[in-house]
Amino acid sequence: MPVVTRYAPSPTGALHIGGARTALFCWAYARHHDGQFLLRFEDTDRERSTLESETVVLEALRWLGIDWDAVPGFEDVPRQSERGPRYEEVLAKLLESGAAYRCVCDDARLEHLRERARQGGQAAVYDGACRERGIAADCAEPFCVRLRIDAHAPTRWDDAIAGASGQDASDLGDYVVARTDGTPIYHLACSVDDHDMGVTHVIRGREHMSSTSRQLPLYSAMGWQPPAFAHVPLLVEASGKKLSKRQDAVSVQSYRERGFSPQAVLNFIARLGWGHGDLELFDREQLAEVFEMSGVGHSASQVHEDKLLWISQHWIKTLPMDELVEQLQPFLDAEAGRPVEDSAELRKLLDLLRERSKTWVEMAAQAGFWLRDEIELDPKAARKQLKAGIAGPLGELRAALADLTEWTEETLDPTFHAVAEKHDLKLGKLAQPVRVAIVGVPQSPGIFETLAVLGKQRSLQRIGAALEYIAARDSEGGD
RNA sequence: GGUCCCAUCGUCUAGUGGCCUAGGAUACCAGGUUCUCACCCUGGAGACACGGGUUCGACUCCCGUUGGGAUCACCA
Repeated sequence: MPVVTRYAPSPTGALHIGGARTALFCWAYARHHDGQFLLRFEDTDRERSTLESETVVLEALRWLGIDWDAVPGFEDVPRQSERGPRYEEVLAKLLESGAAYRCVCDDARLEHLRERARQGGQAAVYDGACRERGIAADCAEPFCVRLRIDAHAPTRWDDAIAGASGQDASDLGDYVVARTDGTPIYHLACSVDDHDMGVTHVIRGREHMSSTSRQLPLYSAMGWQPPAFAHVPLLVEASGKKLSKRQDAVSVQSYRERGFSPQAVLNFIARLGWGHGDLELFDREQLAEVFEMSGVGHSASQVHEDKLLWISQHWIKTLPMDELVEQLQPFLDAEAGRPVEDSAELRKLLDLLRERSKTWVEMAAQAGFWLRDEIELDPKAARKQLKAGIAGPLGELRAALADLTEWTEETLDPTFHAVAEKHDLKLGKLAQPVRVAIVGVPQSPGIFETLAVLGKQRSLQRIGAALEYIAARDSEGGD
């Protein structure tokens, strides 16, 4: 039987990396087995579900490169809100067979029940008061529908990650499957959907563990073969707390905005709670190739971004230039304050910067000296490197550079060395002031490469400006 | 409170009843390389939560303790 997995988010906000990771595992498992990966929106919570959120979730998945298959019979990603009739149908069958029954217990009684159970140190489960009352559909009182969970109901399963799982049926109680208004509760909708969509492997977060105990009897009541279950351990914050608080900071969108490539984010989240020997760096396809459920760990993982930064740098270093430019473009535009045109020169610069950037944001910032015509000197660096003593050699260097007819690393190099030697300076003593002059800060790619890519005119102009800076400072008495 | 789950370097993880005084990665520190930064290279420090068992032998199995977490809705 071909593998079918699904990711079924509630469209109530951004897709955070915990959800993205679950989706990724579902995707990888399906792809590994040449199966199908489906999507569905669990939007039965009408209050919180929004269309906008659906778009955000889909966009995040797309960005990560997690592609999904179409669900037969649906043009779009299925929504639970559109499947009401089907749930009613199942509900009717459940009622008819006696697997479910109508319950007229009101909130007050239920609350009382819970309180008493808690006081007595017992599990707060429904006492089954309406179980044998045979309440009919034409009952005058408002009623909900509960699933009958007998002592022998199947509530245990062999989890693909957690192993033997489940709890006693007696700890569950007859839970509600349909509200007073007739709408289905999650467990019903979810089970029916998974069954109808032909899902063979439900891979979901650990927080759904007890849902499974409840859903299994439902499958049994309908005479359906339940899917295999795999519950993925949670992701927690660096503080060890649940991942929901700073949700915006850990949303896929946030990582995107902070300048991480989808490759890096995917690589990073896959390694959170999953491992394959010593494999650290891999792309989507490689992941699908080696992904096994047995590689998923049993304990929660903390989201520390140290490793993400390293992974991100790796991808920036190795991405094909075309893709690099494509991903970097928005950050470049933002840095420049205008649309930046692609060019051979730009690409030369980016090749120099890609070795020393951990994010697109960082890379764009480092490109700032090239993107702008005017630069600002970092005060501290200027004070340190642009001192009176260097004015002479720097002036001479500028003159020598001005005489160059060819402006390449090969012509720049000997020019520098000649001036440095003449003044008995180490290359660094000359290179650093020049670096600060043309870049503004004391770090950049190699000085010759940087000059070459900046161009003769702008380089000479900036060195000239630096000389003026020194002169101005000198006349003020310097420090 | 009931039920259930988890526990290896700061972090992500590998691992097996003896080959592990525990491997990789990252982060950190120190060197090297270099015109700076980064990359890269070399080295360093750093963990089996605790206590009982079982066993010839446990990080690995069992029990308890502690710590963390999930869930117990007419939310999903």
